Amino acid sequence: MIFTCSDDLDLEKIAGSGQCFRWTMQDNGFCRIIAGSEHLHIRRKNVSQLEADCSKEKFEAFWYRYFDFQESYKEIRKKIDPEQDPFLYQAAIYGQGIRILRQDPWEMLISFIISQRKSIPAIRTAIENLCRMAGTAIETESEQNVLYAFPTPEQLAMLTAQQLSECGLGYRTEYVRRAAKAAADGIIDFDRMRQMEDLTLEQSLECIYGVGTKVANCTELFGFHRLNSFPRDVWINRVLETEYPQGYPFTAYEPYNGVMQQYMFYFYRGQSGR
DNA sequence: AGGCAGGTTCTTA
DNA sequence: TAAGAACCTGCC
Repeated sequence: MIFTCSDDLDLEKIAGSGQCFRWTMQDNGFCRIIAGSEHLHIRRKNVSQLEADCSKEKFEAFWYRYFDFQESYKEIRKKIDPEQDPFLYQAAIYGQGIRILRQDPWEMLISFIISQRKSIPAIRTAIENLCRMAGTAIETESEQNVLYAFPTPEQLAMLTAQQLSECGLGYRTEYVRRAAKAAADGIIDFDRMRQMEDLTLEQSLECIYGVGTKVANCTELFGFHRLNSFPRDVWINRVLETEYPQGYPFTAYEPYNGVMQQYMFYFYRGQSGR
């Protein structure tokens, strides 16, 4: 199907924004997205239109929400005053087209547990290994290329520590193993967590072994769509130190601090050559 | 070849 | 409560 997109959407920028690890820019110009047990090939056709290999019904039922099209990122960016905050203004221009996807909380929790002290390519590899090891095959693109869904808590909980370790998880093996078991047992209850206030949600996430402030914040922002959550990684800390020595104006950007974080992250990494 | 990587936990004072 | 060490291993 072909559809019109009037708000910001830049597939390449989102693919490189560090919020998703199963987006692949293909040689044919399409971006392949695997989300949970869904997948999509999508590309920009022209300035106002996108092309995707799914039905209108499927797009409306799943992908419209996934891309967060009900939110206007143009409007959010209007909160930035170029006089007051020239750095963020510049970062937002550079990052125009980034959106905060509505991804699955479970997938985000595990992905960001894995992310600690790993480079982005290494994170992607580890996640693909996990999906191949435990996930359900969802489609065969070619004889060699089978796509796998992200494993369910039950599927992950069934793996042995040995199998998890073979996915390249290193010392995160035990974190993933325990999170999978807790989720499979219902001790981690994502439906209940959806109902929680931001602060309560954060506290619940940080109770999980292997989950500290950073991983909790990423899970909140990318998995629970808490747009005010502001993950602080090494890059963002550098930004705050160099660009905002007198303090960053969090209150000015509520409740969208997480969106601004994405602009700054993407801009700063782009500037410093990866 | 060898250091470093989107953090968290554990230990020690 | 705060600072420092230890942790696995794939990547560049």
